[in-house]
Amino acid sequence: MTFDVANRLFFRLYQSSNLMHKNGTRYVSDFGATTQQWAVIGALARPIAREKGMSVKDLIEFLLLSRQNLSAVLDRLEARHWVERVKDPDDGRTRLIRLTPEGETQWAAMLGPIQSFYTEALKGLSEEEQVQLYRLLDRLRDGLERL
Amino acid sequence: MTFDVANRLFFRLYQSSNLMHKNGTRYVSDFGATTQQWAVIGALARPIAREKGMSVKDLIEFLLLSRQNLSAVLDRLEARHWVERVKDPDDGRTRLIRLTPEGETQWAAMLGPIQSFYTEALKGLSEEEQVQLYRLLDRLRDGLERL
DNA sequence: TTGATTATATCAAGGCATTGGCATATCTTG
DNA sequence: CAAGATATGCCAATGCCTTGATATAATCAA
Repeated sequence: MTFDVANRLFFRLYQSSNLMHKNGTRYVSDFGATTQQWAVIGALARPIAREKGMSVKDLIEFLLLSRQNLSAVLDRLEARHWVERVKDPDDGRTRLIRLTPEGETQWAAMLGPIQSFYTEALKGLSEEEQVQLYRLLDRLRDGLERL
Repeated sequence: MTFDVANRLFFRLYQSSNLMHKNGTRYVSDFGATTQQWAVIGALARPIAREKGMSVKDLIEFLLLSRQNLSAVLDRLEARHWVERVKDPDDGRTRLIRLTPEGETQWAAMLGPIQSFYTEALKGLSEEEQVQLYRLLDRLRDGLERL
């Protein structure tokens, strides 16, 4: 492992992440949303999650953030009636987080700007390079998770 | 551009960045530091910056964050006497940010844990893949910057 | 049933990140 | 010299992120 290479790698990650949040949030600011909320809603909008919803625990493991942090994001989304917390009939301890009809509508409307963001941001990378990048990020995430 | 590929890419970026900050900060927590402070100090510790220091403007452009945010990070570092703000003799408006001797000492001591963090986190990636990854991140950052 | 575990919620403190606006000092330009 | 641009600092509001501690309810196991 070369220090310099690793240093550049994590520094680029730092820069890219900051820019993703800053500019990504601009793309969905008409909805009063942020990139983090977009990540949560995106998770809940997946076919698998849309049926039953996702427990807080599942969301935490999926998004890789703390319970207290997710809770705050969910509070803001709940206040806007985009998501709801319902009791899991199979386990009284669990709360299932689900998109409300309003949330589904907002998500559908956000897909346009999100698509634009993706297209603009990835202009410099071919489809093949994009796949390469997300696979490398997959392995980086796995490495970081094991720490 | 495939929506799904882009979506995975940015989601991995989000996850990796969160993990980098969470676990990276653990590696330097003995010093009471964070990954962001480590980024700032790392920038100031470069040979180019060590001579004259860096202006706030330069640091902002290098780290890609807002003036107000950087200012707060610098305030915390200054309070611990790791950095100092000195007037630029060539331009009275400019403040040059420099590592203090104390800051240099701390940085030197942090290099061990940082090296460990890099090694552990990048275990799953070959040197070649690490280079590939940081180059792709370079292009991603450039794309994000132009938005 | 009692006791331990699990899932969630809440409170608190601290740090990082953004935007927007206002103020001050300095340099540059006309 | 006056006007405009530049560099920085400060205030405020908002949201995201962490750790740590405490509390409550429900499930599971001895």
